[in-house]
Amino acid sequence: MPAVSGCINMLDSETKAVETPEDHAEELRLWLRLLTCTTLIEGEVRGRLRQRFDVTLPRFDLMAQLDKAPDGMTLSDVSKRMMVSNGNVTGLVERLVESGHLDRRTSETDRRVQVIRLTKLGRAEFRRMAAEHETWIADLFADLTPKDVRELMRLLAKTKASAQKSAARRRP
Amino acid sequence: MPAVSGCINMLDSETKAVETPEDHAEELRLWLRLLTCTTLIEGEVRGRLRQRFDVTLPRFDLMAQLDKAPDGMTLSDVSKRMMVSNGNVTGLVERLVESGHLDRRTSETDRRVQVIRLTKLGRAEFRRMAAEHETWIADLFADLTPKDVRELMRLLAKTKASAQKSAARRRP
DNA sequence: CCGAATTGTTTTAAGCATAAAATGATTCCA
DNA sequence: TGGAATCATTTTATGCTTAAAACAATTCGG
Repeated sequence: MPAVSGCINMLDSETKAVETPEDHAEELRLWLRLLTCTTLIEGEVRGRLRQRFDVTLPRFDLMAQLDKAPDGMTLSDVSKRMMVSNGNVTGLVERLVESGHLDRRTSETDRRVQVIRLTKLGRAEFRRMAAEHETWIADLFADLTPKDVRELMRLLAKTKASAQKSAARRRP
Repeated sequence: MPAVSGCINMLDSETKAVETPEDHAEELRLWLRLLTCTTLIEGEVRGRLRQRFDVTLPRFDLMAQLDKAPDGMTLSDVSKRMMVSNGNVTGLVERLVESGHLDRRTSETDRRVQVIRLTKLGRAEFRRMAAEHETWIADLFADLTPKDVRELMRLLAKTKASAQKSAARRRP
């Protein structure tokens, strides 16, 4: 590297930050680490759900959404909440209705809309799974102090906001 | 709630922390937030890869692993690194060999082993994609200060270690 | 040596996931 | 009022993903 450009960079770095054309290696590493953590935990939860309850993670997630909505949700709501495609929800719901965990009916007021709810069976099974699930999560995060947890919550909130802003820039 | 048990809990909370039989709501919220962040960013990256380069995220991830290993990797290595199942890699590799991005050969010394490498085409295309990919990530994390990034890195490292420990407890 | 584990990969069956196009219902507004 | 736009969902085509079983090659221990 020519000495001159090195100097320019050094001067820049005093005023603002390192400003080499592209120095985003740190963010990239952060993203990979975030992804690793999530994949690790998700895999662990998936395996335990399968072993203990013979249920898949997507099914569990869907039931978790419905457990929070006693009056039911539309498929679109579910799709937005779970951040998955519409078509995905259609199939997932189909299987859970089939197995008796979900009740599905067409809205009275808008015949485009399908409203789904947990059945009695579905709610009972979900509650049973959720109780144990919570202990798994607690165990997976066991080495974090309460302060760590608070700090992570704060930083991830900031991360989420940043990512949403960036996404919105591309699709306004 | 009876007043007595309320008092007991309050006393406990002074010495150590709230110790109701199960109070893991914070960890649960943290997990959901972590998952949300990852899903959000992953979806954004997936969409941009598809739009700009007509490539899927798993293909990109596999090529990223191989770019770091000029001498190639075995399928098992790839599978461990990517934290996906063996069978998954088999199919992924098949399609990338088919499209001319990967070269695959049986190891000279162990005929069970398949060694895969990026082809010239594969490497060139990956480099092109990776450069742009890095700017997307930088943009997605743009609102985090360098200090935020460092702090997140540290806390996620701790999280990863905690989760690995917990996973190891179940499968020693 | 040789059979029993182990290791690396593939196959199988089922389910999950996406994007894009299609379908059907509602709303908007000229 | 009637057509266009929008909205909710489903369908289609393709690809990803997993767990478990099957297969094949190697290593290990007696």
